[in-house]
Amino acid sequence: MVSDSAVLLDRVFHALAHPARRAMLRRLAAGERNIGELAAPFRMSLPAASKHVRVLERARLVRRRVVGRTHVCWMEPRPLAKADAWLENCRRHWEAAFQRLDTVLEELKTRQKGRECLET
Amino acid sequence: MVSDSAVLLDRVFHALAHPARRAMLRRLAAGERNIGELAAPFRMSLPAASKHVRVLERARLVRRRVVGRTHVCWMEPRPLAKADAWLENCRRHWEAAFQRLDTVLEELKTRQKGRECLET
DNA sequence: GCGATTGTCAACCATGTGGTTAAATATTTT
DNA sequence: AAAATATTTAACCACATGGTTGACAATCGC
Repeated sequence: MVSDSAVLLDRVFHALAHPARRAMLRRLAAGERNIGELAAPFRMSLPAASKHVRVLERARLVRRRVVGRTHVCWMEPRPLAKADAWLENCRRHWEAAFQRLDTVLEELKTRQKGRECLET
Repeated sequence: MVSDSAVLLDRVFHALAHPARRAMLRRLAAGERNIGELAAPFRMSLPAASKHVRVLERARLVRRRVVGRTHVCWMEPRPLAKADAWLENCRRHWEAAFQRLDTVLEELKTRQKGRECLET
């Protein structure tokens, strides 16, 4: 399926579209944390934090292993690379279009110059 | 306000979290389009497309000018760079943590080697 | 001026999101 | 065995999203 990768991108961008989840991910980038530790910096109940972690898991940005009664989470960077690739691709296309536009404008200017020469 | 930039990031990532909006943005990366042209590739009413464009505008990814009865849209790349920067930063932190972990593992291995030497 | 074209606005609907509290589950500590 | 800890589940709430249709407004071509 082509759209399979698109669904993952949907989930990755959606996961990143909330400040709490971005903060969680940044902390996980530094090392493993359990749910309670991830929840601590926010004025937010444990169930709320748990939901955010599940959103990150659906985007495959985070995984967990259960160690006794604690759930230890860690970051998985590969989906970030996919998002990154999409952004970069979009920007590259824009820059190419901009370059083409610039060329056209430059050409118009030189044509204008030629006409001025004829007029003088 | 610190959170001002965070709100923009929220909006940018949210704008990118829908396949129709990503497709619209990619088309706009190639050049200007009006609302009807943006809606055309999808089985989607004009009002629906209009809403998507507004989401892109709130994220400052797209702007428009009204030319007669058509609304001409173009892409504004700067917020993409902000999203890009966030991703890159997150990945860099992860790589640094990974590097540290790798160093620790390497050190453990050499210590193990030393102990083996003592044992023989 | 009239009809066709381009787009918005308003109202509505189903579903999703982000949060809460209260109860249940599993594990560790005492 | 009982109490404390870490987390999930369930039920609920307010509000946002993504879509529709129908009516309205502006502009272009004849």
